[in-house]
Amino acid sequence: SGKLHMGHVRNYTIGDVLTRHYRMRGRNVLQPMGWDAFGLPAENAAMANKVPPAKWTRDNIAYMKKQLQGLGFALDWTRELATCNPDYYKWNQWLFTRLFRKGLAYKKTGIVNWDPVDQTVLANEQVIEGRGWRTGAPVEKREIPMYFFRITKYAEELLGALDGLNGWPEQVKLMQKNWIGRSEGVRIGFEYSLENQKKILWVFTTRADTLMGTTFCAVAAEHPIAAWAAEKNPEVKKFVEECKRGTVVEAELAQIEKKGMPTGMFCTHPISGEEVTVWVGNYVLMTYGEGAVMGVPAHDERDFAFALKYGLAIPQVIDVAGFSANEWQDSYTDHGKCINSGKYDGLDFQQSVDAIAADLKSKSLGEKQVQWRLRDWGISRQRYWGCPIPIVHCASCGDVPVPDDQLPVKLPEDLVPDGTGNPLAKMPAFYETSCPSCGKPAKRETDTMDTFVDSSWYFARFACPGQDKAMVDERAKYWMAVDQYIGGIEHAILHLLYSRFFMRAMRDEGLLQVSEPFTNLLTQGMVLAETYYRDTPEGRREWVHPSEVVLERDAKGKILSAKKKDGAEVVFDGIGTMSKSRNNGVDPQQLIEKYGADTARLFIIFASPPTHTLEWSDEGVEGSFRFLKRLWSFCFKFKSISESKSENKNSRHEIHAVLKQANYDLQKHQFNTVASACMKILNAIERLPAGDPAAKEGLSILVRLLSPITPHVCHALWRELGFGEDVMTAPWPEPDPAALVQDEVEYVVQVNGKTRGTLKVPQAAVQKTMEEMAIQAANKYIDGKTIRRIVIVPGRLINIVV
RNA sequence: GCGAAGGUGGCGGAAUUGGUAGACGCACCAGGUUUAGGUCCUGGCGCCUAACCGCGUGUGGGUUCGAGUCCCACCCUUCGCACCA
Repeated sequence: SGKLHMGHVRNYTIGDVLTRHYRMRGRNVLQPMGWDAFGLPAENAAMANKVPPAKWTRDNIAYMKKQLQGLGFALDWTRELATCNPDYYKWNQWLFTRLFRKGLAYKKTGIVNWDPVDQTVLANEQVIEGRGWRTGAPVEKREIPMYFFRITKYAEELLGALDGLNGWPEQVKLMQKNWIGRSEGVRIGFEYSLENQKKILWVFTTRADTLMGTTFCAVAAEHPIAAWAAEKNPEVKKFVEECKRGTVVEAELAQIEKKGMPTGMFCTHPISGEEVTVWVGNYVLMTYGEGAVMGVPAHDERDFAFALKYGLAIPQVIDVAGFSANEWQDSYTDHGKCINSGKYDGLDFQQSVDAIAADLKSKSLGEKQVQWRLRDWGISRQRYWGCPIPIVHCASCGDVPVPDDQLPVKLPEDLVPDGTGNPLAKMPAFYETSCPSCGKPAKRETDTMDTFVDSSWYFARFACPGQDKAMVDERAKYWMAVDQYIGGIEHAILHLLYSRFFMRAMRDEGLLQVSEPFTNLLTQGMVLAETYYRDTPEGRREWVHPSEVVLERDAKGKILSAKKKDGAEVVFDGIGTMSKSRNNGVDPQQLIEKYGADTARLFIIFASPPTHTLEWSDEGVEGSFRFLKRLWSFCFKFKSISESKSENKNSRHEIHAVLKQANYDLQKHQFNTVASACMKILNAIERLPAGDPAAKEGLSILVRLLSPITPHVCHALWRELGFGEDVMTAPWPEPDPAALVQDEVEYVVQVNGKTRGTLKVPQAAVQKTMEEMAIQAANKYIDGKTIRRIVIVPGRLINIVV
């Protein structure tokens, strides 16, 4: 993207802390780095600056590599890769041809956003309020041929294997489970006749028990019945076209007003034989199930709203104590016993579904079915800066995959896209070719692959640097799976699911032995910043950088007004991810230049636990800087003080107790409290009397504990203090059990759960002694009342209940 | 709209299993060092209060000797929703 942003610094610092910590514990840790370099940002920058994406990208890589090296990450640069290099993307293409031959990659039509002015396909991000971002023209939907990966073939496995991913956060597994979306239901057929031919309208439902409450069916705008009705009725045609014009984004689709129109078609209820009207509805998704639904207003939320709007009947078929359908404010969607359902009356959910499915089956009008929410992965992009899809279209042979000896299909690197059409499709030198199969003139595919393909297997490639004969080799066996993956929570579904699919596809090609790419997953929280904009007199929206904004707040800290430094009013648009488009990114470079890499690393680790969302503010950075300065000068002062012989057990206790907690926190990946622990140890050492030998031991612990976070300072101090040459080869510090033992334990004394003081109790004290001591200590608060009970929590507290 | 997570002082956050709420740091206040500012050092710092008491972890209710932590209802914020990656 150009420069490192705070999210990068956070991500790689977390990874580096883990890496250095495990290396000190003796593990062989591979920490690689590479560049996910294809994609839209490079094309946009290229258009803005009139520079080919290739040059822009490689310049950025050079700059960002310097930044990473400056931050001191312990990376193995001999394994560096970039997805835009032919020696990498060749293997995307090679695998694609394998999957294509197996039918795991295939062609069908897909729906895209079409900008009619620029004559180009737009990404969802480039559609703003239904209009093209550059032209402002209303965006249309278009159906075009595309290639898909058959990820649905692995749906069952991808779902089932989640249970075994013990190193993944529950949150992510749950999101993936819901995304894959297995649901058990019944496929139901409603017969209708079209031009004297008997046809069946198929719907899928998880609520077959409510079948007898069906008052209508609704089909998607893309459904054949909608097309038929549009041809007959200009009103329907208008409506269908309106539906097709709308958004392809599901989040928006789910929030638009539910509208529908009767198609004039009627079908037959498969059980009652009654006539059911068929509507076309803008809320029915062609991509899920059969592209048609049965409408049961009383027991489905959307159907209820739909029936109210169009005055359809709302017959109740599930028993609800004390209610009847015509009094309802809302649908009743819980399970219950069937009523008003003829022979199914009195059956519960499972019984009625079983009975209805059996009856439908005997009529060949339905059966039980498992339905998935997961759809196949469309990978075709009508864009330039990506991996070319290795297919040749031949008039006689059809779609022919490019043979291995002609791979890679190289992307020309000197193009500057202009935002119209697909650049490769305007380049005869690229697309004119001959058929690999019959040799006749043929046309090369000009679409490129979704960049998620590039990022679905790169980690395996890191294991095999220099390998130009294969996608991966034997070395992947040693390193794969990735023991610890670190990524933003925004990747919880797509990237992680695609990678899981790719590992299985590669496994089934005999390339890998593992099925899961990532054994342990740490989902890093997003780095957020405030966003501000103002609409200019010319009607453009200008995003104002937070550093340019002056705020006025009320006593409670609420924003009263926001102004640009030049006085112009700006609008506060909430807190969101740092992004170029909203101009709220914070460049870490200034931080690094002012304070140094170690302070930047310490600060970002100390600011919050890795998994937390982090609202950016550099207010506390001085504290991290101050701590490193204090540590540094203390160490140099310390060198000149001679050690006394007096051993003091108590002075060691605090340091070792803090170390014990820090090691536990490291295990939990709670690195912010590890940084706190380092500060606590320095505070403890500073309190020691001059010459106490615990100080030297404490410093040895502190420098090692801190070294994964601030390696440069710790490396220097380790040598300066004479502990050794290289702190990274030192053993990881462990607490001394002897130092952890204490003669007295401090107890909290409570009366009725309210804290009334503390009490030092000898380690060996018996229960009765403790009770007596506590009663005496809290005598004032007991105030002569009867003691009903005394609760003692060993090592913690004594609660006197009166 | 649906799915997932979060909400603790002025701020970032801490509090293995239900057991002293606010560790550590920022900001702020007072004092010291300094020609001054900065740096540095010492002390204070949830709210109310002279002090004790009391109140306090988004809101309302519940379980418990004891709730930030468990249960129910609600509010707000963030992430994802298949072409940003």
